[in-house]
Amino acid sequence: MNSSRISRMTHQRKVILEEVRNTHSHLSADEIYARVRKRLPRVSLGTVYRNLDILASEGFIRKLEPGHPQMRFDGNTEDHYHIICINCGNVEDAPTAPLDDSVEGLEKILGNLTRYGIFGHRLEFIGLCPACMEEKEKYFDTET
Amino acid sequence: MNSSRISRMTHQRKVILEEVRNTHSHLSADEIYARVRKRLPRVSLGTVYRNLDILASEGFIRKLEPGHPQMRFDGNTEDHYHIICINCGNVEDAPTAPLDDSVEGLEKILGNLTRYGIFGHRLEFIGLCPACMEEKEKYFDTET
DNA sequence: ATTGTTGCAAATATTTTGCATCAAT
DNA sequence: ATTGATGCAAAATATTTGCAACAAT
Repeated sequence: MNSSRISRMTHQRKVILEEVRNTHSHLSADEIYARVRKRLPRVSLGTVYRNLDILASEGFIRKLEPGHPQMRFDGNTEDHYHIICINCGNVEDAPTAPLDDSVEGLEKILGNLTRYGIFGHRLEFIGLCPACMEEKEKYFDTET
Repeated sequence: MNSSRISRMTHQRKVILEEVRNTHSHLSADEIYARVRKRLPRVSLGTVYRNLDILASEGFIRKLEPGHPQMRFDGNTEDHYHIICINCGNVEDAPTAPLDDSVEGLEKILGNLTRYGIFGHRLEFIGLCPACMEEKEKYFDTET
């Protein structure tokens, strides 16, 4: 593991981190901004976005819908899964059959545990596409 | 099933549908727009967005990253899954342990089948949150 | 001094919407 | 005639970035 923790834990960054951690409701950037501004009225939106990025890249928090904030469309309406490149946002079909057995059981259980009406699931494999793999190897080469 | 197919399969809509179907690469809206414009130079971006919505809501295509085009952040960096409300975009943790056994096997298989470097997966259960369930029941009530 | 960070504002990027016109019943 | 769809442009949303000032080595 490489410990490139170059960033400073500034007051702003700490408050942003606390606000993300102090709720289970998966806030959006503007919601975080609103909460942080209650404590630091002069904080800027740019600072919030920048710090969310930094915190995520250093593993303090996680970005949902990572990568590119852009919708994509799929002509194939059959149930199937995707592999997503975390670097370039590329999406491919995963050459795998749906896990209906194991996961549909989970859907029913969750329908009871939560008060959600659940009617499907989405499974995405996260990785680097062949092109981005090559790209990375230029930098992280030679360590068997 | 309710057959509220009120939309007309206009020429534009058909071309848009064909372009989404004629590729496996999960195009974004602007990519679809570019391709459609080669065949219908006077088509507008608005028409493309409107038709993608309609086609998705009628089941001809699928929207990936459905719902709200907004990133969300999670203070919990442990592996866990989410339930997402398709109506309001709400995200909650799924009260389920990660499926490491079954799915991590898949990750390895996919790493061989494709040339991706795979290092994780994301499983999301799709449904309606309690609030949106109630909302819907107002309309689709009384059919046991 | 150097380097990372901030606030602010401007710029991008993405998606949605109002509206007059057009097309198909 | 009525209703849904279109093109165009403007608006709304969401995110990123340039830059001068600031803070911490």
